[in-house]
Amino acid sequence: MSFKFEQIGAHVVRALSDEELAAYFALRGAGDRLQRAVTQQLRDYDLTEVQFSILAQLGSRADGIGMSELARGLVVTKSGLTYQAGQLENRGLVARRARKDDDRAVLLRLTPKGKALLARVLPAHVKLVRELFIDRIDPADLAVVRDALAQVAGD
Amino acid sequence: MSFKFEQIGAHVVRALSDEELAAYFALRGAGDRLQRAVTQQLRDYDLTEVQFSILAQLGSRADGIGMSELARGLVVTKSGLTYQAGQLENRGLVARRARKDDDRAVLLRLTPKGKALLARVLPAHVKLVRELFIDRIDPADLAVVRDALAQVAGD
DNA sequence: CTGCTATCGTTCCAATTTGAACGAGTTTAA
DNA sequence: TTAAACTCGTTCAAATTGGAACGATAGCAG
Repeated sequence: MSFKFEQIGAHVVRALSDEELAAYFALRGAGDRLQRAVTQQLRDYDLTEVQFSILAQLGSRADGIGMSELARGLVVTKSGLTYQAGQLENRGLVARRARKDDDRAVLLRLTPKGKALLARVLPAHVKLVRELFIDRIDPADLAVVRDALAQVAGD
Repeated sequence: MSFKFEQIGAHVVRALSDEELAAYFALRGAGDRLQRAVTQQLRDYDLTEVQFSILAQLGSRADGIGMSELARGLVVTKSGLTYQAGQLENRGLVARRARKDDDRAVLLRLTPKGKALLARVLPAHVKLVRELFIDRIDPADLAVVRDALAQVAGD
């Protein structure tokens, strides 16, 4: 267990202990690992991760989602979303529709074709998440992991 | 607690329970959160996350690292690394050197200037990781989280 | 109503990323 | 030794991304 100190300017920063460092690396590692696997799997469906995330979000909101709200939810800029929404629209997977109460806003929603594709992809995705994530964690520990990570994810 | 089943082709995939889903979202959320914060902080040093990762890796290996090995470790393609190594080289932060035993290989390593920059960035990075990750987890749970995520990250 | 400010989604451009193809050097096995 | 297969890092073109600027609309305060 190391407790190195690093003097920089007026600040003293306690270095991460071995366990803390290991936890940090594990988090990054787990994220990378999962992302790599998901990315590769999605290739079978000609989808990028961003595109899949868009479809998945839309899948749980039949009434559609505005571009800005969607961009905030996913980790993408608005312009990036505009681009990807265009890609998906060209493939007939999503559609833009105007909004009654706000003339600036655009609601993005799944087309039937988009729904169909999502219905095919989702099971494979769930299976992968199980194999790589859920099944590797002792069920007794899952709640602890969930709560801990939720703390990190939360505000 | 939901236990939906989805029939797709010949496969039956058990849907994720609420807790499993929450754990999955928490993992993604935590990763995104951390990445966003780190990216923003690194902007103060004119570094992208990839560039910082390169410097950090090189920091722990004074003898240098080959491009392919480095690309594998980080989650980047070889061509992406070639580009970023070029950027860092232009700024005098890293240097390429030939390798004795293999004429194809190139060893990337930190210059003194690169070491100096890393020494300035690292404490701030550690501080951020503490605030956003370590300090948000009950110390008693840290080992559980570490082990669980290590299982996910591992082969 | 009338500015003033905030938000919407898009466009444009520059930076980055990827994947395929490549020349060069290395390793393997006959 | 030699041919085939593999690995090295780079180059190139195409796809994607982020950020600033923009026109248009909403919301708010006076």
